[in-house]
Amino acid sequence: MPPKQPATAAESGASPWDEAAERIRASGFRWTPQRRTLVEVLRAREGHVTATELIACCRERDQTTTPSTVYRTLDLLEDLGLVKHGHGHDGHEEYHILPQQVHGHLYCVGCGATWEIRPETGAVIVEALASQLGFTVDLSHVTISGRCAGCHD
Amino acid sequence: MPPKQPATAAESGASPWDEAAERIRASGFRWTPQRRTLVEVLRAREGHVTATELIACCRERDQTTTPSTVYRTLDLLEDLGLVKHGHGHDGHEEYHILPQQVHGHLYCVGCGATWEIRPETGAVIVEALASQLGFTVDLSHVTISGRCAGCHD
DNA sequence: ATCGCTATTGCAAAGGGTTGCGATAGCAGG
DNA sequence: CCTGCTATCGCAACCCTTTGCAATAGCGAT
Repeated sequence: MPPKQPATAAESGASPWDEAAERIRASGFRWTPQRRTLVEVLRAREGHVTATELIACCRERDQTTTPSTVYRTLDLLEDLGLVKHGHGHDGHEEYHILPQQVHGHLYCVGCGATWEIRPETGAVIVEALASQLGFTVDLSHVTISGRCAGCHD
Repeated sequence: MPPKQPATAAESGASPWDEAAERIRASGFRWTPQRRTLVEVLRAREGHVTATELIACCRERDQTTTPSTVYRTLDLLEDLGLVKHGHGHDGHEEYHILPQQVHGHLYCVGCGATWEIRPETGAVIVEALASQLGFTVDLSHVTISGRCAGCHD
């Protein structure tokens, strides 16, 4: 009996990246080797990556990779919703890969660790700004600094 | 009858900047013309400033101002608590002048405006991270992005 | 007033990120 | 398969910020 349906996209091997080429072309853009390289790199990773890391990974696959092209392709992928950019604690670019659940980040100035803000916790923050100011927060863009439980002076 | 006591530091003309030179020297650092220039610029402003603006203002008073010196002096002033740095929505450096009450910032991606997060609102956020994760937030370092009440699609 | 110690400066270079522009190359159509 | 339109590329230049280093100059002591 062959498997009817894969339980999840991950198990089936199918991923949003498979559609990337199609979606790009469907939007009137072109499917180029440079974009292919970046998509392959992104497909192999998850979570967060800095732009610098991505450029390095692309260069492993293609020595001729240029930063400007990577940044421009990332902008395009962001328009398609495949990545989302934000700023780390030091202000550098950071990309969320396949942002299924929006989440923010915490950075501990004591130990340098980072955590994702859990949905429940994020909700409280979003809620507070929404009800008090009518402001709709995009938590994912930001890294909040502070000290974690283990680093209090 | 001479005035007994000024009602506030602001009315008396006294300001934390008056002590800047003293405090710098008391800490074993030197009071240089370059530092004097930056302190004068900061004394004349309030709220937030970008590093680039500060450099421009310093150069108005002293054509020979160098960026690296301004950045280094800002670091020093931050150690003394006279300014506090953070990152704007685009990741660029921003300085809070005389941070008496710690506050974060909101940036609207719709209209580009920024607001300070009021203490009550900030408290909710700080509280949420503290009670749920034991994380002590430094709100002042961050600019949170989103859409304000007037910019909802 | 001079001396010496060393904090500070200015420069130059480097890294991250963005942008304008001429040359290249997708891709739709013939 | 060839052609042409134009999206995309790679380059060079620029802005912001940081850092190493040699030269300068505070400032406390003589």
